[in-house]
Amino acid sequence: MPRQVDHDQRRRQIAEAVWRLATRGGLEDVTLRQVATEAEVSARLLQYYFGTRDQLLLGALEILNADAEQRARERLAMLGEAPGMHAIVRGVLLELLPLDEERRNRHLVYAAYFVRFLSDPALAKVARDAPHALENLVAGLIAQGQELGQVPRDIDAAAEAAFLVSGAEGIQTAVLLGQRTPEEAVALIDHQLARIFAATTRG
Amino acid sequence: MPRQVDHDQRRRQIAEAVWRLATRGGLEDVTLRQVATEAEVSARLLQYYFGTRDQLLLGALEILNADAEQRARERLAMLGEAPGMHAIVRGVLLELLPLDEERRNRHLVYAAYFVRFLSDPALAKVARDAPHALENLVAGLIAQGQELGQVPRDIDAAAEAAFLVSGAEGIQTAVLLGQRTPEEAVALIDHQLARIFAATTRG
DNA sequence: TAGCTTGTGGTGCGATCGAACCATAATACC
DNA sequence: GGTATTATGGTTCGATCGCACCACAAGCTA
Repeated sequence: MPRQVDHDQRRRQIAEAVWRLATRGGLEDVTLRQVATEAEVSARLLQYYFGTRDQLLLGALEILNADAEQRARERLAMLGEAPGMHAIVRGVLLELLPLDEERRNRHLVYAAYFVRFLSDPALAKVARDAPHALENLVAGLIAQGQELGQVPRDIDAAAEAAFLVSGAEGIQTAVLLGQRTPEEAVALIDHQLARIFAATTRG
Repeated sequence: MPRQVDHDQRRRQIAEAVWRLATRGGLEDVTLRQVATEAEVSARLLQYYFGTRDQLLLGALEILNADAEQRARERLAMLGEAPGMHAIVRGVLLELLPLDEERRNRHLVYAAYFVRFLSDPALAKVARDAPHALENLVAGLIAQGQELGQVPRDIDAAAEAAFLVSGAEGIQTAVLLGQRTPEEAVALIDHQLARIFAATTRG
């Protein structure tokens, strides 16, 4: 038989169909038949590559997460070598915003899964780790900024990092709902960063 | 026939069943049969009181919103007469946090509806107004605080209000996912408020 | 008392759901 | 060149879906 096919690519093709459907109508629109049609494969193939529906939802989420991580890494790498703390933190936070179609859709998929994260342990595990890691990363960068004199000493790095990450996530929601433009979102982030990365140390 | 029944109460009884199911398993678990069972009424009654499934989802959301608004008003009134700007802003922001079972469930219901807000105009209309009103309220309170000398003049009231509200919403998500305790959430809010409502004006 | 209106239960229909089953073409391995 | 394995399509089954329809009891109106 055709061993020619790339298993991962097939799974990705199907996962993307899941994302599109979830983005449009929530998980209740992610039926095996609809996914098969959207992915332009037979319903049988879904079972072959993913098994049951729950496994399909889980698998599609895992692929989404892997994508997000890699893209974030790429974007950070694009900042060039030896970027300032300010620029790195900014890059991390902007990554959370739905600034392009790709990130927008990604966050919509997360939104569609959200309630499941609370009841399905398998899904929860996949989605639980990222935010804390981000927060610690930002906190560490701010602390480094303090040692470099780019950030006032009286700033609470951990508390500010937590609020920055949470703020970015909240803004993300507002942008998705059309309550705020992407430009406004970036401006809000920059306003807070300007406060924290005050060039003139005063503390 | 039995006019004795209170229409609104019946609708509420059914709406609460919708909330519980949506909270547990998302909108895909909100089927007419399941809602009927959960509300302990016949499936036929759902149709009588709400009509189609879409109308049921819309109606249940409207009731939830009305509840949220009233409870928020009550809680703000409990602050006593002539509370300080700081206390009012704090009350508004804390209202966004899932600090008790009621608010937690409410936000979970919103989460379950989220993706629908983007595609269903009727739902979107119901959920679109609140955040902006909140933001303007907070911005106004901060501006008042500036005139009273409770807030430094160099604070950008609008930008800070927007970030506070978004931050509270983001923190809410983290609390729901168990990534942060309610106590930590309140502490984060208070940390930002302490910065903005700095007793000693320095700007 | 007759009849209309409102609230309630039950039931049925066509569509669709997730999942299993059966068939088979293509190829790698020996 | 056989043969086991991998990839794919098609089909079917029992359950459940949303929703419409029918029946009827309980009150109000006349």
